[in-house]
Amino acid sequence: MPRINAEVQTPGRRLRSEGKKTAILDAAEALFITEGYERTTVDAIAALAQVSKRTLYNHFSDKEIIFLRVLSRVNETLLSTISAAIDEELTTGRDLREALAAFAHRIVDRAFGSSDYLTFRRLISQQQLVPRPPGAIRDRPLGMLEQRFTELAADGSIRASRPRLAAQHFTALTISLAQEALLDHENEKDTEPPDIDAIIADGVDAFLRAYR
Amino acid sequence: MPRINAEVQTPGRRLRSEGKKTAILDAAEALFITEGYERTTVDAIAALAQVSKRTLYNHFSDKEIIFLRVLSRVNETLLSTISAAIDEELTTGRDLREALAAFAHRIVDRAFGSSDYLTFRRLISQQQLVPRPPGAIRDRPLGMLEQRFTELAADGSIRASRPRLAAQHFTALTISLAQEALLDHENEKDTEPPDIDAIIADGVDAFLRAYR
DNA sequence: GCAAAAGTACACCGGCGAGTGCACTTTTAC
DNA sequence: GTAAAAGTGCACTCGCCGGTGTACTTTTGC
Repeated sequence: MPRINAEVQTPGRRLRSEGKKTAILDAAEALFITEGYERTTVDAIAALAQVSKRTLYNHFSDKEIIFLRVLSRVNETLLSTISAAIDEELTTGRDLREALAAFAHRIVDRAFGSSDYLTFRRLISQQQLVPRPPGAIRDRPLGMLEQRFTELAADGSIRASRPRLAAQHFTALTISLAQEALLDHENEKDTEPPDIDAIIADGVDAFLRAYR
Repeated sequence: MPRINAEVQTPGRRLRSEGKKTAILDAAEALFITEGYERTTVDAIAALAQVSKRTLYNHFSDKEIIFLRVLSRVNETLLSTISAAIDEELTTGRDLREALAAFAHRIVDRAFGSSDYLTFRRLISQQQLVPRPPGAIRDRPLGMLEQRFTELAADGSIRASRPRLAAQHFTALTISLAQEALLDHENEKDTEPPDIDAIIADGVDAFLRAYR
């Protein structure tokens, strides 16, 4: 009789190996985000992943590859976070102000502390020489939001002759400002934490004044 | 008969030394901005400044000190840039839309390519451990803009019960978006350069819809 | 002119970190 | 049980870079 959930107790060669691999990427991601690329040593990654340095090098040819893999992973989760938030928060038939605020809040929450957008930006702007991750990364999330805004404009919820612009302005007024505030607070711990709800509410407010 | 402009031809000990010092800081600034702190070697700074490494170390105790000095210099020029732009562009009795656009444009121009705001942000976000430059840096520019917006609100040019918020929103809609576009373009050279005028015009447009 | 200040050239040290080689143990598959 | 796959521990190389020591030349003040 086959064991249920066999891969948890005895992962199998493949799964076990894959587990180490993601452990390494997890560790690397955490360190890259907090320390930056240069300050992160391969030994530190291995130690945090609870893996020998040699194993690490059996999985990844060099440090740079690890960085790129982390980058694309973060990018993927970012995309799905945004996609889900759009689908689940920006539903029609809901109070628009409320929906927009909930959407922005969700992005900010998910995108900070764990990984995602801001950290992603921080990471790529650190690296100048390294082979860039395949382009159009920054473009995609905006495109998804643009699509939804087009629908909102069509049913008269907002007035936006250029939905892409509206999406950009919305993001700038809410998500970007909130993230900026969080980042500032992180840089100077002594100040009290920013009121994300207020920032977003104000941003949505201004957006709605401009776009309907 | 005393020589005119003596400090140019024969700088004098003090001035000559000071000249080398700023040459070093200039070189360091350029390299820190393009390469980041870690990737910038002290030898490279000395070479670019056309100064021997030993001279460099006669002026600055270590690399970190150089970084901090660069930071405070950049911060100073940033502040004066903004202050001047406010005074000279955001004058009363000028078409508001035009004034706002000119102001934003000036900041974006000055703040990119040479040094200033964006690069400053990039620099501090690279460094985590290094002793932070004295706080309230990010705060100041906003404060100056807030003050002007208070005046604009007082004379009825804009409707803003909270001028600081208006200043933040204005910045987000114009300057931040423009800088973001420039940064993106730098990261991916293949795309065509962003139309800064258009971005700013659209931002001012949205701002005015929301704030008057 | 001359002494001192400023700058230079260059060799050098010490540490650190990326990546490797290798002999060894553990785990998995059958 | 056994062989191979996966992982480990550790010592090692090698290049890079921050920082120093020193003997030397250039510039400046007077």
